Amino acid sequence: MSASDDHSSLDRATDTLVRRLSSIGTLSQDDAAALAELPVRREFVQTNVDLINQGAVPTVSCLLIDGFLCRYHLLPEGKRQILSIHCAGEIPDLQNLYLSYMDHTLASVVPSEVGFIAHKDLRELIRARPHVCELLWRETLIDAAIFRQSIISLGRRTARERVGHLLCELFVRQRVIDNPPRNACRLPLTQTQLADLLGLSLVHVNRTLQGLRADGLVELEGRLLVIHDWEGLQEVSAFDPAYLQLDDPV
Amino acid sequence: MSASDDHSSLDRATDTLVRRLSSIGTLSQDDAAALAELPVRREFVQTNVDLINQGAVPTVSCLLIDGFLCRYHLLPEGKRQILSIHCAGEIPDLQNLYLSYMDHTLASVVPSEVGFIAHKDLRELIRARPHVCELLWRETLIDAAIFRQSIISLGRRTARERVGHLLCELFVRQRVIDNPPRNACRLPLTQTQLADLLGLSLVHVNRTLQGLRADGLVELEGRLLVIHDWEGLQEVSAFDPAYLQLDDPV
DNA sequence: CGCAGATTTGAATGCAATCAACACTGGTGG
DNA sequence: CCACCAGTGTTGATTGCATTCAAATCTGCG
Repeated sequence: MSASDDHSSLDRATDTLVRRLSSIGTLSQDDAAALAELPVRREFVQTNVDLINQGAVPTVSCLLIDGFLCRYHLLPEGKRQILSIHCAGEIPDLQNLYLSYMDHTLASVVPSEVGFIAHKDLRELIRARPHVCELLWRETLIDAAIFRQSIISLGRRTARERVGHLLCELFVRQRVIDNPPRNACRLPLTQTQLADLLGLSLVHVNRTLQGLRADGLVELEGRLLVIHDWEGLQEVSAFDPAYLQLDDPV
Repeated sequence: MSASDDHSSLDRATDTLVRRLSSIGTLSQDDAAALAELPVRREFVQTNVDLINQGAVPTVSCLLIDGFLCRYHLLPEGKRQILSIHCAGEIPDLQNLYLSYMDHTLASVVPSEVGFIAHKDLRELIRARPHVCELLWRETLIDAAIFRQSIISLGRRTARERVGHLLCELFVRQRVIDNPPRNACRLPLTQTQLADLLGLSLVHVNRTLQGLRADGLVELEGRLLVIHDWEGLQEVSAFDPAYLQLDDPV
């Protein structure tokens, strides 16, 4: 199932790719080697840097080596909706591989290391390697499953449930990649960003978080989320990690 | 851009596939012929029939030949969220091709004709035909783009904007497939279903629709949506069809 | 120290949900 | 043929969750 023996020969960018794809399926030595051949342009970015802009015609996909990214859409009146956030090791930007118009912006939320891969190269590899194709496709479908959970949250969950669900999801998603402490994970979003992600107001996010803390479910120290009552937190939003399609959910 | 010359030799199921894929890209004679070889199990279903259930392990994908389908998720407390609706000619159910767990239910919303294709057959075809692979993948990515618009609606648009946006989208999406009258399209959803789709209450959907009618933007006769002021309706929600990726097939 | 961004708190407002009837439709069976 | 019923659409009144407005800390940082 998940990671990873000796990718020591690989650089960090393709190592990220290989590990991620290994976590959602089986990757052969050959395929891994082919992935390592991909030309990747690596780049470090600061906080809140737009990487690919809404309205653009994308020619590259972005893979996240370290840090956190988000996708967001700006509405004419200036309001914004964050569509998803992505943690280190994920490949957030396959969504545009076969689309010719960016309906959203891809941006960093903390200082991050990213890798850009030309669509041309990616498509070539996909044509040549059916199994890599399947894994990458699967990655985009899992992405879509996460979108669906957002729809459910925004449509039919209360503020408390939304926040609880998000915290659960972030915790589980980060455990796949890193190997963090059993009861904590990073939460790099400001309350303003949480508000834009959860379709709530800043003030209400603040009060909802206070509620969860008051009930002894979680603690927030700086950018760290400490979970005191995992069972309880799951119950808040009836969180079920099955939609993440992990072989070994926490 | 779209369809289609003589698919007279094809049956309705594969004809649907060919037309849809032709509308989002270029399909060679060879590829079309290969699609026609796919074993499809056709079926007629009544209203509100669940085709593939939440929690199941999917082994087939469902293609919609005629009618309307929706995907929905049931929450523990009995609330439900409709994730998307699909009109005739679309292939709603590629989302599960490389997933092993259904996080939602696929169901009919009106009497419909559907076709089931085994994942096994589909995957085989995809391996053999890179261009078919690309077009089908693109289809799932467009699906995801529609999900993103739902997130934006539910998160940051008012009830009036949500309803307006949905009406615009349905109108445009139906024009791709059918060739309906310039100013009307089908709207087969009850107000209860609209509520579950838009994350609103039944009562509020009713009043919002009345508002749009009172402003002379639309008219609703039975299951038919007549648009009196297309420009105005677009303005209501700042609708921009670019995310549907229609003008510029790969 | 000063300043910008982030978090917190209080008070007022409002959009949409909820509760409760009533009217209209089509289908079914006595 | 009509009574009945379930599903749909409509309307009014009330409630409440979340927003908005406003301002006060707190924090990191140049």
